[in-house]
Amino acid sequence: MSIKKIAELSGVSKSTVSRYLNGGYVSESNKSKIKAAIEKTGFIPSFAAQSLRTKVTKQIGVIIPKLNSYSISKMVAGITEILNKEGYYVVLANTENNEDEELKYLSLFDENHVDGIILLGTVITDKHKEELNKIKLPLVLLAQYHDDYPCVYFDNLNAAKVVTKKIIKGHSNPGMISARIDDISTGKLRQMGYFECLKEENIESTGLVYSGFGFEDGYEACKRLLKEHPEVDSIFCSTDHMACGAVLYLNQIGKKIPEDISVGCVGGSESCLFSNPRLTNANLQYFTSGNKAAELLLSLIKKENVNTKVMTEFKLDINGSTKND
Amino acid sequence: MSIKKIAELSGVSKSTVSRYLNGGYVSESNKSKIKAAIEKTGFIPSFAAQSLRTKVTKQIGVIIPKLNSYSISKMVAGITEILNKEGYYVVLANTENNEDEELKYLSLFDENHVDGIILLGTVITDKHKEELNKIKLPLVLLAQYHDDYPCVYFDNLNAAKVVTKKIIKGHSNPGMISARIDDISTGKLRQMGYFECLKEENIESTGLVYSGFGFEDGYEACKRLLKEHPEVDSIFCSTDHMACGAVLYLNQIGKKIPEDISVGCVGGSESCLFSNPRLTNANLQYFTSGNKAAELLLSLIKKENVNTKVMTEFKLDINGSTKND
DNA sequence: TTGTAAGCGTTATCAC
DNA sequence: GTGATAACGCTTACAA
Repeated sequence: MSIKKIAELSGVSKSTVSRYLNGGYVSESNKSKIKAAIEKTGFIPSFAAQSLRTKVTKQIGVIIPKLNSYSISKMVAGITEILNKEGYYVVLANTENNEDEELKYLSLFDENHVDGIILLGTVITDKHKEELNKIKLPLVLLAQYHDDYPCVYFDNLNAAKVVTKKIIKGHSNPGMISARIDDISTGKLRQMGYFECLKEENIESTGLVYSGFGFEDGYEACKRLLKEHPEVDSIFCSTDHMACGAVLYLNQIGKKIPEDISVGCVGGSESCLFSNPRLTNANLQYFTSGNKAAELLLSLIKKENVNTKVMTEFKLDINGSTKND
Repeated sequence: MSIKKIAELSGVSKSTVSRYLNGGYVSESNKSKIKAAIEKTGFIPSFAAQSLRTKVTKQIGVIIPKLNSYSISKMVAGITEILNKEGYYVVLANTENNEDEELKYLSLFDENHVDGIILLGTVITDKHKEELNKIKLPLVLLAQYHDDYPCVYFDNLNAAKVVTKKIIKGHSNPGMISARIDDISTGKLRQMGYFECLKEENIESTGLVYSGFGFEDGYEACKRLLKEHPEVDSIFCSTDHMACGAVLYLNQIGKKIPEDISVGCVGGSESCLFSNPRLTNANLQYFTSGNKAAELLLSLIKKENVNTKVMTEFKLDINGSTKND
C-alpha cells in the first residue's frame, strides 16, 4: 500500500494525497474521497520514505548503561511518557556498561537514524567527549552534570544535606556509609552534603565507611561501621539499597530504629518502603527527571531558546527510620 | 555524507561502494580505497534509504503496558540484550495500560516501521485479536499464553505448586494470599497450583484471602488472613510484593519466620531479598524470558521452523522464610 | 486547488 | 569486477 495506490483509488494525484496527509490545500470533495480510500485500506505512510525525504525520523535514541535498576527504569519510563505522547518513538540502546557500545550507538544514531539523543548516566570519558563533540544532533545528558552539554541532573549535595539534618535529630554520633568518591554523583557529592550539614550543625562525624552499591554491601558496611564505632547512633547512606542492607543488620542485632539509631538515605526506590521501618529518604523523583530530559530535548529539536542546565528537585520523604522533632 | 560522496572520493561508482558495504565483488585495490574514504569521513549508510529500498529496518517494536515494574524492566532488558547483540534496534512503545494505544502502535509498527513485534503482558481482548489478525509482521507475545499466536510464557501453575510444597514442610495449616482470579497468570493459575499441591499432599487449605498487587495490600491481606484463621502456619502468596507486605506484618506482630509461620511466593524480584528473612520463591527468571522472546522473534523473522509456544522454566529459590527438611 | 517531475540515499538488475 | 540506471515511497517546487 502506498500513496500512489491511494491516489488511484480516490482519483487524484500522489501530491494531493500527500498534501492531504500533511495538511496542505485540498478541496473538500477530494478530502472526503481520499479519506475514504485511506480508511478502507488502512493505509499508513511509509516511515522510511518519509524520513528519507524529510530527514525527520520522529525517533529519539535513548542510550542506557543497563536496564536493571529501579532508577534507570523510572527515568526511561519518564522519557517514554513524554516522547510517546508527542508522537516520537523511543529507540532504546542498552550498552551493558560497555563504553565502546555507547560510542558506537552515539555515532550510529547520529547518522539520521534519530532526531535527538538522550544519554543516560555514564561517566563521560575523554573518548566520550571526542565522540560527543562530533554529534550533530541535539543531545541531552540525563542523571549527570556536564559543563559542555545540555543536561538534567540531581541535586545530590543538598539531598544528602537535608537527609543528614533529619537523621541527626535527637542523636549525637553521626556515621555514614558512603559510595566511593570516584563516583561523583553518588559518592562524592552526597558525602560532601553529609559533611556540610555536620559542619553547619557543629557536629563531628563519628565514623565513615565505604561500601559497594548492593544491598549486601550495605549490610556488611553497617557491620563494619558499628564494629569500629559502636557509639554511632545515626547512619546516612549514599543510596537506598545500601540503607536497606544496613537496616537489616541493625534489626538482626536488635537495635531499635529510630530510638537507638536512625537511618536515612538518598534515592527513593521501592526498597525504602520494603524495609522495616520504612526509610526516611531524599526521593530523587527519577520519573520526573526523565520527563524533564525528554522535554529539554524536544525544545532543542524545535530550536527553542531554553536553559540547558536543568537541576531536578528532590522530595524529602520522612518515614519511621528517623525520629520526629 | 552519502554513498555517492564516498564513490567520488575513492574514484569508483556508487554500486561498487554499495557492493563493498554488502560484501559483494570488489577488487582488493578498490576495497582499500573505499575503506580509506569511509574511515576518513566516518560515513554511515542512511538508515532510511536502506530500509526504503530493502524493506528491512533492523528495528523491533516492543509494546509494553508500563515500565514501572521489576518484572517488565527485566523482560525488556532481556529483549534488548539479544536484539542489540544481533544488530537490531529496540523501539519501545509504552502504552500506560491504554488499550487504544496498544492497538495504535500495533498497526503503526506493522507498516514497515519494524521487522517484528513483541507484545508484552496484556490481556488479549477481542479488539486485540481483530488487530493482531491483521498484522503481517512476525509477532511474539511475552508473559502470556495464547493459542493463536507465538508466545513465551511462565509455568505459573507448577511454580505455585512447588513453592506451596516447600512452605508446608513442617506445618499443617496452609493459607494463601491470592491475586484475583480474573488475572489468569497471577491469580487463577497460581491459586490452582496451590490447591493442586495441597490435594496431592492430602492437606486442606485453612484459609484463603484475596489481595491487590501492592506491598500494602499484602500487609492488609495477611492481617485479615490471620484474624480469620489464627491457626494458619504457612502462607503462600501469589506475588513477591504481596509476600513482602505479609512478612512485614508477621514481623510486627512478633511471629517467628519460619518457626511459627512460613512464607513463600512466586516472582523473584529484588524485594524477596530485602525482606527479613529472605523469601523462598519461585523465580520466574524474567530476564531469560525476555531473551527467549527475542530469540523466538528472530527465528520467525528468519522464517526458521521453530516451536512457537515456549514455556520458560522457573527456579525454586530457597531462603530463610521456609523451614529446611 | 491540482498535477508534473525531481530528488532523498540506497540496492538490484543488467550490460559491459 | 564494474558502472549505468531504475526503483523503493514519499515531499516539494513549480507550473498549470
